This record gives sequence, C-alpha cells and structure tokens, in this order.
Amino acid sequence: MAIASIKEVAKLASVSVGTVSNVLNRPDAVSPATRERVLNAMNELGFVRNESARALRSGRTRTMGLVVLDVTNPFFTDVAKGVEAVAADNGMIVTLCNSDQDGPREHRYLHHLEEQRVQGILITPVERENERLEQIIERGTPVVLLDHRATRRNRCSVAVDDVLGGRLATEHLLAQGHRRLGFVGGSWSISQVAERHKGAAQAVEAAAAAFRRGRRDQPGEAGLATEGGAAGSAEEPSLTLIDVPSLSFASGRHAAERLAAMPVPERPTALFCANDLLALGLMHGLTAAGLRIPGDVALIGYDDIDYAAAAAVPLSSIRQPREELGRVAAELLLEEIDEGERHRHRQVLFDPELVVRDSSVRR
Amino acid sequence: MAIASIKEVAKLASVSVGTVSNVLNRPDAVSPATRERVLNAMNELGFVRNESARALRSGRTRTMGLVVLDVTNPFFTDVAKGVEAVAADNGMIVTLCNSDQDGPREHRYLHHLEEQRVQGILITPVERENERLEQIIERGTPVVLLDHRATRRNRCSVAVDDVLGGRLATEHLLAQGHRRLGFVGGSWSISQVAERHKGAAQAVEAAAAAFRRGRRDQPGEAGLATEGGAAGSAEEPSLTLIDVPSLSFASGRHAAERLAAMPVPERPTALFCANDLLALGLMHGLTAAGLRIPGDVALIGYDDIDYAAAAAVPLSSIRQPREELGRVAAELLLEEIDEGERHRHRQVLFDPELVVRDSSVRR
DNA sequence: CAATACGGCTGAAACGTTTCATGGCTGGGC
DNA sequence: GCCCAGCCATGAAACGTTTCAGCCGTATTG
Repeated sequence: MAIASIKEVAKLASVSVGTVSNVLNRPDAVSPATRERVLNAMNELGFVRNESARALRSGRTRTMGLVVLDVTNPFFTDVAKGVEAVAADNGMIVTLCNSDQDGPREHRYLHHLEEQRVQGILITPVERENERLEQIIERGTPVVLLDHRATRRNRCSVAVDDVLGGRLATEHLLAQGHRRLGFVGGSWSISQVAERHKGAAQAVEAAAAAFRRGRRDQPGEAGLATEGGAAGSAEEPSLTLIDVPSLSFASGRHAAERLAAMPVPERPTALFCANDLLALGLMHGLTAAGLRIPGDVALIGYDDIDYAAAAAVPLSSIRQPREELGRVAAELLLEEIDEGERHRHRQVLFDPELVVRDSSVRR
Repeated sequence: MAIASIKEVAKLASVSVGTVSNVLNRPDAVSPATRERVLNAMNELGFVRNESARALRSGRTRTMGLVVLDVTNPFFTDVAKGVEAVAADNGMIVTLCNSDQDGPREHRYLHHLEEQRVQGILITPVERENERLEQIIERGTPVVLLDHRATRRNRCSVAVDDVLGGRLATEHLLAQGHRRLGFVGGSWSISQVAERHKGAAQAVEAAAAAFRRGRRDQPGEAGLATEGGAAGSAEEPSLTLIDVPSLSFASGRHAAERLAAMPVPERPTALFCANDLLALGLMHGLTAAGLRIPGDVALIGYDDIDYAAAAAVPLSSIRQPREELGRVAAELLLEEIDEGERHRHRQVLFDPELVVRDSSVRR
C-alpha cells in the first residue's frame, strides 16, 4: 500500500540511502553502473519521491501560491496561464486559490499557503490593507502584488494603470456626446474598482469644468465642442454610481433590472462597467428589459476578455495585457526568491488600451 | 528569518514539544492554563505550523488534486467551484492543475501531485487510457474521474451522459429541418468529444434510416414529417466531421474561415459544436465572414456557459449541472479516502438538458 | 616512489512534526 | 492512611529525505 521509500530502494540496489539521494539530485556524482542499478530498483518498486520529506529537510518547496479574486473570470484565468508558464519553465508548480472576493476566504488560503511554506505568493488582494499579508512578508515569504499597485515602495507589484483606463473609457463616452454617465462597480475595497472609478471621476470632472467655463464665456450655448445632436449636450456632465455586490455576470443582470426601472430622465445614457463580466450581464439584462444598446444605453467594459467581441452587441472595452501581467509577476517573484535579502522591490505598470466596438458608438 | 518552530514555542512557554503539539491537535487534552501560555508564545513568535513536517510524520496531507482540461473554460471553473466548496467544508485544500489538453503536461502534473502525496485526485483525462494514472491508483491514491465515464467498473466517476447530449442536440437540428449537419470537435482522444459525436451520429443514422424507409414506401416524397420548406428536406440526413485542434474560442474562429470558404451546396446548414467556446468562436468567425446565424448556418453548442445566453445570437446549447458535477465528484473522492480498502466504486451519471435559443431556430 | 588529488561511496545527523509509552500528582473511595 | 483512577505533562522515537564529513582506493604529479 504505502509507496516505497528511498531506504527500500537502497536495500534493493545494495547501496546506501545517500547514494540513492545522489542519483536523484546529482546524477553525475554517481558512476553510471550504480546509477543504473538504482534506477532499476526505483522502477521495480514504483518509487515516488516524497516531497514533504524533501521540503522538510531541504527547507525549500517547489511551489508558488497564486490567489485571485475570481477563477471564473477569464481575465484571471489568462493571468494564471502566464504565471503557470513561467513557473513551469523554472520547475515550479502553482497552487491556484480563489478568494472569491471574500476576505475570510482569502485569509484562510494565505494561512494554508504559509503552512505549506510556498516559496512565494502572487496575490490580487481583496482589501487594500491586509494584516495577514503583512505578517507573511515579515516572516520572510516573498509576495508580489498582482493587478494591484503597491502603495508603499516596500514591495513588488505588477499592475495596469487603472486610473488611466478609467479615464480612457470615460473620455470615450463623453466624446460620443454622453453627459449622464454611470459607473457600475462594487466591492469598493477592491483597488481596481476604486481606481477605475477614480479615473472616470477625473474625466467627468474635467469635462464638467470645461462645460462651466464654456457657459460662463458664451452664455446660451453648449460649452463643449462635440459632434452635433448628442443627447443632453447642453447638460453638465455627471457620473452616477451604481453599486453592485460583485464583479460578476449575475451582478450585472441584477443591476440591469434596477436601471431599467429608473425613470428615463434620470437614467444614465452611458455606462462604464468595472469589468467585462459585469458589462455582459448588464447587456443581457438591459436587452431583456427591452432597452437597446447602444441606442438607449451605451456600454463599455474593462479587461477585453475574448467573449467581449462575441457579445450580442460587440462590447467596447479596455484591454489589458493579461498573460503578460501574469508572466511578469511570476518573473518578479522568482527574482525576489533568488535574490533574497538584497532584492530591490519594483513596481511595474502597464498602460491599458481603449478598444472601441459597437456597444458604445452612436450610429 | 526562518519561521519559529514548535521547539522554540515550547521553550518560551516552558513546556515540552509534545504539549505544544497537543495544543495544536487535541486542545482539550491540555489544561486551560498551559494552553493559554502556549498560545501566547505562538502569537509572540508568529508561529506557523510546518505542513511538510506534519504530513511527513502523520502520513496524510490535507490536499486533493484537481486536473482539468482547460482552466480558461467556464465549464471547468464552475466545476472547480463545486469541488472547492466541498473540500473547504472538509478542511481540505484543492491544488488546481491545468493540463491544457496536453498529454505530457498532464503527466507532469500527476507526477507532482503524487510526489506531494495528495489524498486523492479528481481528473478529466486527456486520453482514455493513461498508464501514469493506472500506476497512481495501483500505489493507493484514490482517483475519481470527472466528466469522464469509467469504462471499467474499477473506479469512481462522475459524468454527464454525453451520448444522450449529442443525440438531443442533433435531433433538435434535424427537427428544425436541417439535413446537411456538421459536427465540430477535436482532440478525438478526449472522451467527451468522442461521445458527443457518437450521439450525433446515432441521431443522424436513425433519421437517415427513417428517410430511406420513407422513400421506399412512398417513392417521390420526402421521408420525414417535418415543417415544410426546410432546406434540403428531400435529402438524406448526413453528418460531416469538422476537425479542430482544441475546444477553444480561437479554434472556432479558424474553423469558421474554412467553413465560410466551402461551396454552399457542400457546406452544412447546421453545426453541432463539441462545446460552447468553440461555438462562440464559430459564431464570431462566421459572422465576420458575412454569414448569418441561424439563417445561413444554425449553431448549437455544449455546456451552456453563462456567456452562451449573452452571445451575439443567443446560443442554443446542452446544459450540464456544472457545480453539482464538481460537488458530487469531491464527495465521492472523500468517501473513497475515508473508506479506504472497503470502498465500492460508483459511477454517477447525470442527464443533460437541451436549451433552445435563437442560434438554432428557423424564424 | 612519495605525496597529493580526486572520484565514488558510506553513515549519521538533522529538518519539524506527531504519537505513544511513561510517570508524577491530585483527589476520591474504602 | 492506602490504593487506584484520571488528568497532564514529558521525552524520545519515527516519518523520508538531504547534506556533509569522512573513508577507501586509484590515478596524477613532481
């Protein structure tokens, strides 16, 4: 029943356990003849190395942990692919954990990863501040923040400029002539949501300021120079917050019901969603409620997942380099693992890109 | 740097290591006073249990492995969610591995899982026969096949009746009056693909037989009673195979180019795709090539992932109980782990369900 | 030919737990 | 006042590796 150990292999091959270990770890420190004998013995017994013992004695595992907000989200699975590729190239394995945007769950997983003595952790944290994570770092496990900017200079992070992304999306909607904008997002503790919203708010505020200036200078005329005929172009740009519990397809559908029930003059004419899943859910829900996209409501998402292009109305979105994000993060982590004490933390920041499709364009 | 061990905790709390271990594992075998002292010492030192040592000594880990064909596929992430939920309820953690439909990769992961001495493995195998898996089972690690029927009675499996699903999808297309059908799938070693195709072939064969019988009985008239006007209803039903390298969005897009380039009289008027990702990719590609769905080509997928309903043309599909599949599989595995030798293998089979949407319905 | 180097192997210690036999102490029953 | 049971705590062995000092014999060098 129990798997054969190095000891039994040694006995069968008539060598010492040290030699068997050498065959495993330094094959060319062993003469070809004995090596052959040992390998045969292993085969015969169906020997499989016990990683627990190896890790215990050597003090190092071959594992890194990856904690994401939602495995169901193609964005994160693509990131995970990038991480996994780099890990595999370096003989490491990835333990993928799904916090599901839930603090306690995240906490449990981090605990488990630390008990496993993983060599390092990649994480998109649920909360900005995280005591558990601090402790883990203090005790010496390297941590790289993923899709989350390190606020302080004291750790590595790989992220995409979410404020910029939010601004790009919002400026695009404004340029289409929309004035009553909505931002759909939730779990405000998630930094991506907060930052994307910040970018949106900045864009709207800038436009509003320009509008007010324009009205002061030339009373009686709309302040912004946009293509004519845009609905409400004589209105001051505004941003309504639409709160949702999570960044999922289902959340989007529910939000759609609330939006559809709003009186038309109050309802935003354009929505910027904190991610594509949400946007697709909204598209589904709004269409079911009889609203046309982009006619009644324009829509733009975030992430540019594959399905965005294949949606009922091809979805405009903000593209992020997903796999590359994962790859770079994993490389950074490996670097930190290697360098140990003398490692200098780095913050890598990618620029997002606006992808315009039908869902946000006036025909 | 190094994390404190049980020994240092013992020293600080002035007790023996045995007592510290008891605090960890049998708290009520320790008097409240000492327990308190030990816990304080742990806190002060930031003690974290070393799972490697625990596993080595106790001979059991708290981990199960889950190997899926594609983490990028929402079907598998939903299954994973189910698995994870059950695991968490039982104090276990799941190591999620992505074989990416690649044999050698799967092989490597299985090896790693065995080295880790996971308590059990859930797997959707790439190949029907798998020597490595046989060995693992022989050496005593419980394995439950997931979304893959155990052919022999000698192991547990949880699956959905893919032959039935294939038949349902195909009968639906036939009922819509289609005669020139296509099956899009690939990696024929994957049992899901083979079985879904088998169901499709059965349905077409039955229809073809009925057609021939009809023509013999009443020469000069179409054999099947369907709604009139269906294209090619005087034709004998047939099934073309369209081979793709993998069940992904990208594969679908490529296949679409090939299909669009076919002369119309040869091109199938209805396609049954081995999964939704493929179907969505096809939808995207066919539409880009100027074909209308379902007008020029009707489409039905498999899995009924969330995005299926939100697609450009809402996608007909075959629904499977995804999370439940994962939950039941995990429960079965836990059962096998518990019962050990005296476990009796079981094969659970769910029935799939036809979901009709616009992509397959003649207007 | 002596001195040295080196390749190839051995044996034992150590990693951090769990587990278990052992034993001291306390208190209750007679 | 003695014995026994029950409660707590102890100390050492064991899990399967890696690692390292040391040994033996042969080859190399001057």
